[in-house]
Amino acid sequence: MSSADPRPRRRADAERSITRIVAAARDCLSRDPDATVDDIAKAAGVGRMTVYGHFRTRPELVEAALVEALRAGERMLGGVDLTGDARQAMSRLLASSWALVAESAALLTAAQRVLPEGRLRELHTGAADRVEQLIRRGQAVRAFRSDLPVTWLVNAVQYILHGAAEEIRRGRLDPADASRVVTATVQSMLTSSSGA
Amino acid sequence: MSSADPRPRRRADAERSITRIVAAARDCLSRDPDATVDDIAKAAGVGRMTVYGHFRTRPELVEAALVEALRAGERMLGGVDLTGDARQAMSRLLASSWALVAESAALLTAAQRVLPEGRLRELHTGAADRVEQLIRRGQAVRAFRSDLPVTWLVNAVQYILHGAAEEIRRGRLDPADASRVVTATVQSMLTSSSGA
DNA sequence: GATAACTAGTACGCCAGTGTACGAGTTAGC
DNA sequence: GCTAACTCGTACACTGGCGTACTAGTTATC
Repeated sequence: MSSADPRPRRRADAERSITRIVAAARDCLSRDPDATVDDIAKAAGVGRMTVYGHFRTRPELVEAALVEALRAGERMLGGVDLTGDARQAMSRLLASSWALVAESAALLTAAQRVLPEGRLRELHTGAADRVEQLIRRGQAVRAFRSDLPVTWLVNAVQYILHGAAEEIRRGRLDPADASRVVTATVQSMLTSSSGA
Repeated sequence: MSSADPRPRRRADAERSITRIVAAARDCLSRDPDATVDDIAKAAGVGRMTVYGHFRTRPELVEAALVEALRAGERMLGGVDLTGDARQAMSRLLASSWALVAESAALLTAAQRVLPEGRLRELHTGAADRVEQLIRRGQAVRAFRSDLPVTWLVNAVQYILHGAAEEIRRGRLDPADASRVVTATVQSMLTSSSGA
């Protein structure tokens, strides 16, 4: 279920245009979650029919774009050092995650709309697991609170990240300040305000 | 711009069906943000045409539903005591707000999709202002952090509330626990985790 | 009880976006 | 350089929801 393509043999040019289409999809959907298949085709410099030649339906294309974005994210997040002080590790993780989320917030929205319930989460487990593990580790050392469900904390972090992206989009948050704001918010969220 | 109806004279039965339609709209949209005009009409026990007799377009109907929901919210929130200890006041405010948000989360989403950018915010200022004022007061007394923009804090609270509603909808958060979780999360968010 | 307001059904035009069909041109790969 | 794969345009069917038109029946309200 990794990179085993359903169609074993494909011509090089096909491969190339698929790449371009997926890239375009990522790009368009990251700006407008309702981007049309036609929009994406145009952005890829390709006919709409070509798109349908490789992706049966729009949802399928959205999923491909998402998977690609997640893969890129994994690559980036994989390099983050999660050892050592839990809070500092969280800061590092957030610093890296933030850019990714900010960039792909709309894409996430798109996926949420067309993918079957739960599918997104399924694809997204990698990132979520990373956060969850770190939180658990932090809890064990009393660096993070334990009075709230871990699931909630993990998702709350997501909501904050997503929210910050939204705020920027609406011009209510200074992009230059965002990373700091997000980190500060999350850190305190993970700390009980009235004792551990 | 308050309750000055554009049409001065209306028959009693018309008034009644408008009420029923708006109520139905609130109800339907609170469950499915994509609810159709027809769905709403059916739920109101009324023909689709009757709906169009009172609301020119779907967005107009959505707005009416939203306004009604907000009015109900105002009524409830107006009774909350915001004096005294800022943190306790915030807890009280959250306890009341929570139920409202949980109930109308989907309606908010619907509004966000069809209303022109910013319109929602415009209608929603009442609630936002209340939170903002309270936060400012809390900051003045060093009860709340001052290292982050107030605007952000206010909106972050919204995102958390909205997120919690989503989590419940997906069965990932126990509704009975939600109020406590939300309150705890927000309270710590409003407190700097490394000194005021 | 006359009148205007309201309800409501059916039928329609419209629109945008999806996905299909066909067919002609182009290009990679052996 | 032959063949199969690929590209891509035009055209079209389909869908679902919106909003309009017309018409007939009902019901407040004076």
